[in-house]
Amino acid sequence: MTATFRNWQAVQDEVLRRIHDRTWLPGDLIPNEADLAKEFGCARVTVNRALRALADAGLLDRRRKAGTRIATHPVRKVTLNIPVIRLEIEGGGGAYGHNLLKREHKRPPATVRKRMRLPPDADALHLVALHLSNAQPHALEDRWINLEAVPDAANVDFSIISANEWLVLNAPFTNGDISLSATNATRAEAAALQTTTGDALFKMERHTWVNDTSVTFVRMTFAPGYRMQSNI
Amino acid sequence: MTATFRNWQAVQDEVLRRIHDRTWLPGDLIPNEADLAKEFGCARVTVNRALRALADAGLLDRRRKAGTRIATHPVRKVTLNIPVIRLEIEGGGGAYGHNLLKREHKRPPATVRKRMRLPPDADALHLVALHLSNAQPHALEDRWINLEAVPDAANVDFSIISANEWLVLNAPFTNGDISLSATNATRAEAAALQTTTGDALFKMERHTWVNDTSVTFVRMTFAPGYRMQSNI
DNA sequence: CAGTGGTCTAGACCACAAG
DNA sequence: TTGTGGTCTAGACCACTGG
Repeated sequence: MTATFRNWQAVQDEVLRRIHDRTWLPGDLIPNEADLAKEFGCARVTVNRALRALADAGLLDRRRKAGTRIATHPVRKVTLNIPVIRLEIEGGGGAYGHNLLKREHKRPPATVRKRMRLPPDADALHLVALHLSNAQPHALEDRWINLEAVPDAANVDFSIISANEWLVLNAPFTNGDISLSATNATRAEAAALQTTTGDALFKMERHTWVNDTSVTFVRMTFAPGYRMQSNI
Repeated sequence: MTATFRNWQAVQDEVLRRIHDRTWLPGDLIPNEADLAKEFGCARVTVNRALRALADAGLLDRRRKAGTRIATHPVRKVTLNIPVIRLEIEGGGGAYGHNLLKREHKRPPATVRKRMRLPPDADALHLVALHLSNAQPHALEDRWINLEAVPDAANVDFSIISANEWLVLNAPFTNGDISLSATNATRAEAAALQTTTGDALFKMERHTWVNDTSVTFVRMTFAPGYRMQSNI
């Protein structure tokens, strides 16, 4: 050992270097924090921070008492940014617009009701909106809002501010799930997005909660050619 | 103020509670770490850890000197797990299998060459493989490997271990990018995946690097109905 | 310039889980 | 039982950046 590593990022880089070197192979047990701290000439907490970050990234497996191992199957974690659509479009240099196509207060269909865990007779607010980039269809939003969870939504004019954006500002959620898929455009989707029935469309379904009560369930269907990108 | 918060997760929960309460609104400046530490009855580092985690999640904006604000447009960060396909299938209770359909050593097409930033005359290893779940097509993998970066790959029998898995174990990368999209099945894709031309297919393109040299570029095309899911 | 977050240190105790 | 990572504390200095 020659160099010393004064901050957690330097420690992290050194560990990554050893993984790349194949000094440490997948499955290998590496020295414990105290020993590494001594070797690196820094405090144990510093090593801890570096290794914890690598474990969060999926490159290390750490268990109390069992120690730290190089992950045998580094589950790559990709963080996708799901921005407010307006900002996504404006960030790409486009002019944003949006049309509220439908607003109704009704009993949701069984599939939605079940997913949102609403009682059988519950009403919800249903919105359909089209997001535009430079006046071209960008994405179709089909959304259900649980007014029990967000009563204020009943009085908002969603033709002025999109539900997407209003909810971000006014209905922070505690947790949610997201699902990405590909589907062939239905006739209705094709009409709204000005494309052809059967075209492959990228679809994102999101469902958010405050603790155990459903807030909103939204299905975004993007115009053909849409890509979701990120770095690893 | 009544309670004290002894660990960073408790501090985090309290901050989240105040965001939900709308005690702190989007855009608000919140007290600095030292003050919060005093209020919460804990060390400043503990507050720091809690707020840093929330900032990583996109709920807070933090800047030195400017302080900490509730994010006005909480860019939701979703972490998708990209597991080794075999584990994904086996984790779902399926029996994994895979067929190597093509293996060739040739000059990649211009689009691939450009994306991998290979010199015009460079060769690369091209693999096409089908991943099976319970003997049904699950995903079609089309991969290019830069042998300059991973010379050992030339001697591996990828009909025994999938390239997907071999590379994970033998070619750790430093960075990469990923792109998700939806496309209509070409005739070749439909044939391989035993589906119909034009079906909407979920597609993932990944490109990985070791520093500035390209390691591999892969396009995974999933059988119809595939969903990528995650929590927020 | 001065206030804020970012980080380091040394020492301590705790929680978990392997043997 | 005991070794490991997980975390807390108090105090300190640093880096960045707003005013």
